[in-house]
Amino acid sequence: MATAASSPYTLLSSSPMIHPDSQAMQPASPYRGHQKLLQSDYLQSVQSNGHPLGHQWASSLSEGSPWSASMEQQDVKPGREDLQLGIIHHRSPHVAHHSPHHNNHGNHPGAWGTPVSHNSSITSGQQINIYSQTGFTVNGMLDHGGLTPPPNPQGQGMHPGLRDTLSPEHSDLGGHHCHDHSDEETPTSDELEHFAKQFKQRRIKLGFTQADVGLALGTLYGNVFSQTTICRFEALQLSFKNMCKLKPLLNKWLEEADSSTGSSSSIDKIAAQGRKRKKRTSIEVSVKGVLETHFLKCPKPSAQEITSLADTLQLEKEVVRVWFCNRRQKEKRMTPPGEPNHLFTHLILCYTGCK
DNA sequence: ATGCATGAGCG
DNA sequence: GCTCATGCATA
Repeated sequence: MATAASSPYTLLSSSPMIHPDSQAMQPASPYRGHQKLLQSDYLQSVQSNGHPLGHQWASSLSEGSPWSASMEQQDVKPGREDLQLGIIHHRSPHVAHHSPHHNNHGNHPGAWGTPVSHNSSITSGQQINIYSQTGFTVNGMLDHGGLTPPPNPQGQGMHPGLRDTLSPEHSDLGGHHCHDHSDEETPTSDELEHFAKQFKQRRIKLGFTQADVGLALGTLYGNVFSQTTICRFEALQLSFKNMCKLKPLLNKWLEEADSSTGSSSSIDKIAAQGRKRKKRTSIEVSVKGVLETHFLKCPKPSAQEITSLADTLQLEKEVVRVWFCNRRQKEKRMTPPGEPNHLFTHLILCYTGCK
């Protein structure tokens, strides 16, 4: 009985027991325009979402954020990032001649098409691989006490198969890209896509699970990631910026895993944190439908609207609020859930009359 | 694989 | 209260 009284959740916000390093690091770089936004990308991104649900309310909406078509809305937040990110975009992003797109929601200015053009001062003065010294890293990744990852069949050099290089500004568009794993430059969406694909492939080949990778990253770089994050990376379900941030780390991991196949050391597991978490609310399909409908009309309802909506749907206001937040966030992901369909269906109904 | 949730940082 | 990164819990 002496348990949670008023606040069942968030009892202890204990700090993660990971390294003193921060757990979040972001390149304080306002990545803006995309190097290449070709229609192919665009078409590929836009699609009717692939919700397994019979309902297709969601499909009408462009869940697929055309990240290839500029999805810049992120601003620089020099605050949480203190880690090392090799992402230095020293080249000016240029948005292709393609029109920045007509995004669906004409109402919010901060949507995908807002080229934020502030110069970023590269604040990260640290290097990415401070620990990447072999010998140190090795023990950080292999944790297969029972199964021995099969030696990789092919000793391929896994560079991101940057095959696009269409960026006019790129200097490496001759055919040879000299950067193998030095992901210091902002990768193009194509590169990311390719990398993610390769990464997954190799990861599986090496016998690691997404969770393994997440833990290994923690040991290697001090930043633990969950299976979820790795999964989303592979599925391109993270924001472009986030993808850029993780890519170097995963690339490092790949290299390490690749070179040290066989040797296995145990890695410590991260202890579960004691934070109480609210039980996941399961929203009924029908209710979701209503929410979707509202979302289409107004992605950013006011507090009052949320309240009334919550009231109508008999949901906690907070649940509704979070739902909208997550919905918006989903919109911004690189690849919408359900695979990029090349269906260039509807143009979405944008309705700017939402308050 | 993904839905709902948490929390930092920001305005 | 929002965005954004991230993850627990679950389908």
